[in-house]
Amino acid sequence: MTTLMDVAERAGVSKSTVSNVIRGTAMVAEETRLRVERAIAETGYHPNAIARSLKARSSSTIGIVVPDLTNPFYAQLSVGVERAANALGYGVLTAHTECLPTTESEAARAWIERRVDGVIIGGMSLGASLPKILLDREVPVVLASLGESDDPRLGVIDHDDAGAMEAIVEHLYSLGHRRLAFVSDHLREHAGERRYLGFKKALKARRLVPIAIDDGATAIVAHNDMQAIATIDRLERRGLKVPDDVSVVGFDDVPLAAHCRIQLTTVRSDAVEMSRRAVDLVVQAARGGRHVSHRELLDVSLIVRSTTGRPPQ
Amino acid sequence: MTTLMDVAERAGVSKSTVSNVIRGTAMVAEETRLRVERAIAETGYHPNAIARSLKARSSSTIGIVVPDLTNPFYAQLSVGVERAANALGYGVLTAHTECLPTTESEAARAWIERRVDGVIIGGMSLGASLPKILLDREVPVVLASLGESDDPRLGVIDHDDAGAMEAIVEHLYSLGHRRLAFVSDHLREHAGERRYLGFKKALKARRLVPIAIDDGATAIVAHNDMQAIATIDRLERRGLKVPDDVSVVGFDDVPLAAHCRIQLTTVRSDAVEMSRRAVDLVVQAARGGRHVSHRELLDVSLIVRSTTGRPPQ
DNA sequence: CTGAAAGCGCTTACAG
DNA sequence: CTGAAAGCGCTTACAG
Repeated sequence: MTTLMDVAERAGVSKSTVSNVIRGTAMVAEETRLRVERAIAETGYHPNAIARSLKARSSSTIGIVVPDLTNPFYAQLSVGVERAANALGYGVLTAHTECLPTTESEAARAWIERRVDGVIIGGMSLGASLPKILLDREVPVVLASLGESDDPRLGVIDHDDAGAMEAIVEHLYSLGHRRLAFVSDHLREHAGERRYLGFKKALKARRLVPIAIDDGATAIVAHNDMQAIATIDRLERRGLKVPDDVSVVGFDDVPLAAHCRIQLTTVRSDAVEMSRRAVDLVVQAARGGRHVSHRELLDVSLIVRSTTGRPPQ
Repeated sequence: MTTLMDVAERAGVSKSTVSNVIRGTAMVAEETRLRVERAIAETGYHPNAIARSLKARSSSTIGIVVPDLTNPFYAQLSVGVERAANALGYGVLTAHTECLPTTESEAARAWIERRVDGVIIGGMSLGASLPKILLDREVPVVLASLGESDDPRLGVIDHDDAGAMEAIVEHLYSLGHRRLAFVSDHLREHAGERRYLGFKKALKARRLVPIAIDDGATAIVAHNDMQAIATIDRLERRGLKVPDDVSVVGFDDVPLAAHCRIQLTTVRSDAVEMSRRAVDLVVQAARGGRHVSHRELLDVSLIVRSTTGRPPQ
């Protein structure tokens, strides 16, 4: 690998001067600059980001934790984060934790050693220690799509889950459903809990309570689209028909939800916008040397398709 | 951030000694070791991986390029790579290129600057310069799931595409199909090309040639499951029935393929095994300071479900 | 406008 | 068994 020094020797100048032309920050004589640029081109020199990071005490990388990349919502979140981060000159280190506490702490340790500048959490176990570990070391953290938190140092960017649940329940209620169940994702108890709370609240406003899924529910609200799609599979393999026997609602509006064989009624969330905002927040905080401490709710809208209908007589 | 020096001062020893106990590689007196360990615990010290990397001239990270994370096959590949890499102490830097040449070169530049120890390519544009750029800088590269290459320095780990296509065509042929078409993914021309070649060869052995998809094909072979599922959508929106009017075959056996509303006939590939092998190869090569130069084919098997049947009369 | 020097936080012979 | 010193490849005041 060629180094700054190699370029300097070739151009017959000092390391400082080469550094100055590369970063374009100090005054360099036109003629010197040209000589250095030629030397760079001839040697195919690329600055060593590691050395730069050491000096800068900043790795220019952020971490992201996603519970399950196989869920298109997280896939989109992940792609969005990577794009937004790259655009700002940051790399992203991913951890697929499946909300396993040990994997979470492993990731935290690796990230601390690698001195990530910030972390975006797309999902974690209930009561995870991950955020605190990071925050205590002055690493800014934002929770994407997983609700609020008691720690004021945390940034939060989320969907309006309560509003979404109200819209879903209203839709179902007006179709005549009175026996509603909720399927939650064992993986992500954190946010699952939140949507369930919104669901219960919306039911309560109508003097209803959630019932168990096998207890004659005529409508099932799932924590997300992939859960909803899996629920349809489970139901129909048992001989029930969706929506004739049971209505099913998802959350996220993943691309597949619009497929003609699925036609899932769901709530549209914007993973790309969410990731853009999350990266923005975390990078701003990192640059400012502070925590994020900012809370933001993204709008969300109900998309009615063909997995919801009137309850059977 | 506390440094080695802080720990050394606290323990009343030199930096060298602290380094020695941390790496456990040199002889250290029991009593000294205890003192140092206590100091580490008290300060919550974590070694700075950046400084270590600079010294070691190795970043302990690998890059992976995935065209489209929304495709569960790539999602699984990506998860697999990350897990396998983490287990070996490597971090992974992801690039979602969508097979865009400019994004590919951007990723190459970023990776070179960050001095990745190796790169795994899950998809790239046809004739991409990415591999050569990396190889020329002594970065080992393995192509996962995208066929061979003319560059002998490249590692290759792939499915037996030709064998798979032969099995698919045989299945369709024996059902009575004679008018077969292939849908290719514009994103991944590289591997798309390869499977298409295998498809053509299998047809040729039966004295058939591929026909255009809208030219009365009774069976459509897709480059992958997501393509197949999208094809079913397109067909059925036009009023055609799968498999009654047209049979459809995928490739990968993503989880969704088994869904009761999809029941896709497909070929099972093992993304996890593939990623494990790819990481292994690239890490071995990196440690040995050489290129991968190894080619390997993974077995694959046909899974017949309900999107294939006899052609209409 | 240019260069010598110090320093980022480690590791690694080497001397003692 | 322990520590002083050099060095990984940069950046950044600072002197000239």
